[in-house]
Amino acid sequence: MNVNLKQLAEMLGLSQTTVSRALNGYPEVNAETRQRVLSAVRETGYRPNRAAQRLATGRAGSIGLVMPIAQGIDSDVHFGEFLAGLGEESVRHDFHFVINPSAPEDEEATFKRLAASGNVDALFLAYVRANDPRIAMLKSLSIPFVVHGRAIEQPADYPFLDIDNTAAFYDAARLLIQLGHRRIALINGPANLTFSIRRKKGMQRALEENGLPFDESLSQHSLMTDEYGHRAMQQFLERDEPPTAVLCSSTVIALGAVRAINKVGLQLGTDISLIAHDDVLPMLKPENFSVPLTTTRSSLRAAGSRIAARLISRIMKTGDYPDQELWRAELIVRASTGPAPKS
Amino acid sequence: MNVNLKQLAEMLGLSQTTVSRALNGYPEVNAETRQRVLSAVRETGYRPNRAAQRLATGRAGSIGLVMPIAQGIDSDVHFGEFLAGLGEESVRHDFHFVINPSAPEDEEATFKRLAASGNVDALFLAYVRANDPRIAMLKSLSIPFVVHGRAIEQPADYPFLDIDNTAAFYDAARLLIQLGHRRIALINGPANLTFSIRRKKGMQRALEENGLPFDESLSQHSLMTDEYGHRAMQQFLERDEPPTAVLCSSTVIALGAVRAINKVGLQLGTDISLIAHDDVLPMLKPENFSVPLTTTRSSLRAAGSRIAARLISRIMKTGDYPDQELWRAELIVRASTGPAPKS
DNA sequence: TAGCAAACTCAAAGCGCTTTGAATTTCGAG
DNA sequence: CTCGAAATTCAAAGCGCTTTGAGTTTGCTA
Repeated sequence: MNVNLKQLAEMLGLSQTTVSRALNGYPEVNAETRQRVLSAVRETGYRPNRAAQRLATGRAGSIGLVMPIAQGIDSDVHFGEFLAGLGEESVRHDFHFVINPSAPEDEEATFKRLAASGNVDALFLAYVRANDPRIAMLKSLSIPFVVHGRAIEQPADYPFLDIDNTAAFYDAARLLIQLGHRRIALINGPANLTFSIRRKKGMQRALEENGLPFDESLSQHSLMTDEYGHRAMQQFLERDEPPTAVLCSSTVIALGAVRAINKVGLQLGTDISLIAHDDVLPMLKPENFSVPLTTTRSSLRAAGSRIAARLISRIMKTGDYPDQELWRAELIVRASTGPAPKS
Repeated sequence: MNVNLKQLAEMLGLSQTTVSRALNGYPEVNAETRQRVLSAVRETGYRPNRAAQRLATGRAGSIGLVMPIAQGIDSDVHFGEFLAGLGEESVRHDFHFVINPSAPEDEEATFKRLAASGNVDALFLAYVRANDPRIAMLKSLSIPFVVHGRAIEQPADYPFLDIDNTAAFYDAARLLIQLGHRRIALINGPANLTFSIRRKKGMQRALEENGLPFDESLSQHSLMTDEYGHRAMQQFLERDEPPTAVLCSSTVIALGAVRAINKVGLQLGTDISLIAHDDVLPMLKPENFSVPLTTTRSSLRAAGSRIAARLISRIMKTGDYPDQELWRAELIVRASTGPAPKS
């Protein structure tokens, strides 16, 4: 039998007001009284009824999530990992989710409906596209939100958390160039997503700075799956002058790429170098590859957790996090990169 | 500005009671009145405040989900797909989730805490293990739940949704036997999960019935990843007498297995046959493999959706679904199976 | 020792819905 | 017509919490 506020207050010989205030950290409550309340809570196992809190405060205590279900989106692996982070943090604050699986064409409507329903007090957007209309829409919605990623060619005047994709792939490409590679291929994520665009730009910049051309035919966009990675790499390897190095936008893509490399009998790290972006998926660790992969690393789960923290802090008006964060990915060198082979 | 019940009732010149009843389908309300209410709802865009509903009814309107985060669990791909189904159905009834990422050793505690918190009114359990103590625990918790899968060697006296894994792999193995295969390998999921155990049993039964031995050394358990699939298949192919056919517990495993097969230059469907279980993952379709895969098919997303429907119906005490369901997987023959090669 | 601000505590009014128990209408039978 | 049952509708009491506005104490100052 769970106690409620009223009973707790009676037990303590206090009013509900005081107990409530003691629990919610209001200053106008005697330190000693607060201690009494706190220990009573511990004894009785009192847990405030969330529905009542929500009703009283007008806060829904939940975050709206639009889960992409399109085939073209790498919803599965990466989304799951991100969600774990989000969930981890949310549960700590007793926040709920409203998960809306939605096809891309319905997403805007889904967001609107969610916001209008009053059943969530924050929204979250991911898989940002080049000039994403959803961001403007979210801004107009007068409900807190955080974007995972950020748009291109739009003022970044909204809350976001992104990794510096440009820098990550700039660093990766530069390493390869320093190792003597001249023909570097890119197996990227979907062409319309901003992280793909930025990664390509980072690579281009590194090439330019070193007076090297960027060969469009050595750049492919694909879904973030093993299969597409394999296919893309295969095509690259069939060329007259195959690349001596390749950048992959995900370890999942790298999985397929490595497979294609092995198939033609090339030795990874010797005959051909590979750097992949590592989202730190527990199921696919770069160090577990038969030749451990050099990667640009940034944990997707950490990002999820951080976004939840920011969203919740915004809702509860507690603490303050920066409104915009750009995380730097670490470049971690393992065995899949080596000097360009003498040609 | 959203209207609330009170305002709506005033507009209609009715009491809140009547409007509420009209909306919730109570019989004692005049058909004509109900129509008036309904059209007023449409005009005003009235949406009941869920927090108030929850408080008044005592129902939390949300489902507790323990999300496995262990490395050993195929949380990612399969869980994501399942979740999409769950979300799809839940959102239709305006139900929330409480997602608790949790390591296996903490799962029981997590469930207990969830149930005790009163913030969820149903729980959901997946990744059932052989003699799973969590089921008994759930039964003791006096909160509705549905198990995805079912235990072994325990009375199945609890609500579950499972697929007939035994039958699926029995069917698959029998097909291979009919095609003349004698050495059939199995690349299964984790050894402690019930679906793995049943699939193995199904295969064993098919062999027995045809007077064939089951070769333990041709059976492997692994994580449901490409990598492990590849490794397992590779080992099988290195044997003196490699198998002429293989069953895979997931298309993800099959991905790796096919890779290993290609690597040694064998032709799938001719030199060696393969049947995989297909959870209908949008990112990995058996028909997209270079040699389309014969599969036992059962949609994970459909299962998620169904479980949500059952859970919600139980909570709302509407409609009635069977308490226990055993879905039959379909055996779909494609090009990856063929007659056993003459030896 | 009075007087007042500061420090605490409290009663009561919602938050928006469901639901109980009673009141009012409507209607067919007598 | 009249009356009781059936059909509708209603007022009001919660659900458990937060928060406003108003006490009550306490601690100093003068």
